[in-house]
Amino acid sequence: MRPLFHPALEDIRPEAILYALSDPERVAIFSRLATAGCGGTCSALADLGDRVIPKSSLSNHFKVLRESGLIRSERQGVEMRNQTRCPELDERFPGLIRSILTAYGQLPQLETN
Amino acid sequence: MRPLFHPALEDIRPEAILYALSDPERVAIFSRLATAGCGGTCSALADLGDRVIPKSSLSNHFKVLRESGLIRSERQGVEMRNQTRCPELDERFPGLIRSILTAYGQLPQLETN
DNA sequence: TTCCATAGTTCAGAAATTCGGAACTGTTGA
DNA sequence: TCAACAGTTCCGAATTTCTGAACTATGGAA
Repeated sequence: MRPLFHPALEDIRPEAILYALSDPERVAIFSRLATAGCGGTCSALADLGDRVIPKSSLSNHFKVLRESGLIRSERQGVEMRNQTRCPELDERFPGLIRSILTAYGQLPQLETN
Repeated sequence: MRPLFHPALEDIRPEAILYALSDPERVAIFSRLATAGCGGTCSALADLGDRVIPKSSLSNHFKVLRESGLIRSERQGVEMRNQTRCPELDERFPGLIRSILTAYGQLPQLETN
């Protein structure tokens, strides 16, 4: 298993952030991570209600989120703990993450999440 | 030539916006459109300095921007006039476009919206 | 009208990317 | 040592992107 790559704050690219958050499944995962109250493990975030994401796809979603700089992943025992990098990100791109999540929040089908 | 499709304001999806703006070439085009003083035609926006975008690619970029709801395109004689939908967009997704352009470091003098 | 130039779109095939089942790795506990 | 579990990697199929070439649309000139 390769070591997980996390970009340094200054290497985080806006296009990677936007690309990562242009997928509603990744946004759902990320926003659940951002709003706490969730374990942060992959499997805890796999169930979107309407469908269960295959675990290879889920693993890839986390990789995209991680390598874009949106989250940090850290192995803890048998599972992986994920957390957002929101505080850092907001320093580098003020208001960006919030306005994106707000934009998605205005959609009816996401309001129940 | 098919009629150009423009989504109604309420049909604009955040994932389409983020996807469209996850490509630096499209961002460059869009931000130059958002900046006053540019003709707004496709060919006027083709030259990015470091490379000239092939016109079929350019046409596709405009299609992505248009169908995501970021711009309006209107035929005027032999050429196409493009303009951003920033004022509408800011009403639907407050602060989103501005924070994205700021993140890219290309914050233009946005048309006062 | 007919011809030409210009602006942009559409087509089509190659290249690149995404998706997801199956196999694999790493960890814990028995 | 073995089994169970969490997640990753592999790889082939499906989808998407890219761009040169062909095409459409408009306006101007003769």
